[in-house]
Amino acid sequence: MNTPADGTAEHAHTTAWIASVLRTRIAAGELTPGSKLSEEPLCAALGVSRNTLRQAFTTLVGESIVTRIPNRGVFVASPGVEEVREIYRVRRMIEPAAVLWGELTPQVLDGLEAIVQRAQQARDSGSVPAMADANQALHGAVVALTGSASLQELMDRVLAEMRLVFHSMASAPDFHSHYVDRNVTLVKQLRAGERQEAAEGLRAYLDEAEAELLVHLGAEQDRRSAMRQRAG
Amino acid sequence: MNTPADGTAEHAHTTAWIASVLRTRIAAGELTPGSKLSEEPLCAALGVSRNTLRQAFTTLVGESIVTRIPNRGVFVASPGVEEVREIYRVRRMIEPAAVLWGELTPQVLDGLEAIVQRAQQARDSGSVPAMADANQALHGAVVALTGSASLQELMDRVLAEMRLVFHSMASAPDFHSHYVDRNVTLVKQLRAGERQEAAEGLRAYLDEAEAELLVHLGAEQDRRSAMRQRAG
DNA sequence: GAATCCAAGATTGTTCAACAATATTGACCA
DNA sequence: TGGTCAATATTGTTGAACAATCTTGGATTC
Repeated sequence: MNTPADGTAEHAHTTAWIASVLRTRIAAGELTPGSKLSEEPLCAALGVSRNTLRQAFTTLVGESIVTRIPNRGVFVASPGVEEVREIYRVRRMIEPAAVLWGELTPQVLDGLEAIVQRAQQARDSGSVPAMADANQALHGAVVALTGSASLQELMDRVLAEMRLVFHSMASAPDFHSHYVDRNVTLVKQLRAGERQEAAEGLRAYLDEAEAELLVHLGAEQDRRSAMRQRAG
Repeated sequence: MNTPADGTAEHAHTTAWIASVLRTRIAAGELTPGSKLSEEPLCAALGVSRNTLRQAFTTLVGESIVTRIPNRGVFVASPGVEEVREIYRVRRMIEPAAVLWGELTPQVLDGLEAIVQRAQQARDSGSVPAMADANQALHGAVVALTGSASLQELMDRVLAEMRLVFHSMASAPDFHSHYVDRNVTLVKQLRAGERQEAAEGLRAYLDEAEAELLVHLGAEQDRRSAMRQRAG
């Protein structure tokens, strides 16, 4: 195997490694939603053959991080209104379920509280990305209460798709700050053992977040179609 | 492309087609859990190249229908005790969640009742496979209440893994018959709008089913290790 | 006779080059 | 300006090749 351009050492499973590289780049916003991933340039850039790259593509398609259109190529997934609805359909089921029936040990509760504090600190210091990270971490930790790797994986995929949604919005307004307090009360309710109330509050929270996100997304799409009209 | 041995016509996307062929054969029990899927024989049998077959493998690995061991090959997944536990961790979350918060239209309820009746008829006529199918269909339909394609997909994967579990048990005893009645009451409760009770009953049902399945599976593993000892 | 070690053979992981099938582009024409 | 069609580019699939790894069989040693 030729060593790639950036000099990274060889890896046992090139396919999995390539997939993770692309995954990371997309999550970081380096590859923006909707952009095309042409095979030949990418092969050259990554120093692998077309076959291995294509194999990596199929795993990413399976994770719905990337969309493949037959004979047209693969593109970074760009979630729209319907995808956001699906995301919240999933979250409205598994997050409250985790709250109702998950295993709540003192250690886990401590972990949740630590995450919430991180979010509060990020809000106080005005760091929006850190706040977004902490919020996502909290909801991931909630799903972890289920103890199920499959549900955790599904939730990870959903959160990755959420990041894509945020990346596709040019103006990332202060979407997270007014949800920090709700997360605080959520964890407090869990600490108090009020699962029923926590689940209901969480469902209401998710309803609101979805509605707000859909408004932003609709405005964004309007903006784009306007630009397209102006440009085309 | 050479036409495959069985004469099936060409397809637009060979990779996806090969994956679905293998998926079907595994679900049908034609390829038993644990058996190795060697590349060269399969290529010849399916009439595709190694590269396409390997690409199909990666998608099946993503669906955890098949396990890949580096430099050793891919094998039909053979779920054990831990996998069964994980299956029921998932089911205990998403099925009751669907019951609690899913959308219950009269049409959907009619559909559920039709499936339950199918199960009852299968039990009366003594057809175990038909009964198993109906039971699986019912629980799939329950998850469909969520309206989420992702959750439906996850449930489909879980049910496929369940089939693998049954396939790996030499003696498939009457595992399903005494659960038909519980499904009847579940649908009755849904019709009456008693979601809370339905969800709790469902969770109890899943607990029992898991315990019973684990007993069978443990016995099966004991039997196998005994055979291995006798043979080796 | 049983255990260990090693080399030959077989299988998988990856790459390369080629061709067929399909999509995109741009020129040409009405 | 708008539409049609050929030239071009990209993707989908194949076959062969090679390196890396695993497996198998036999030879050696105790």
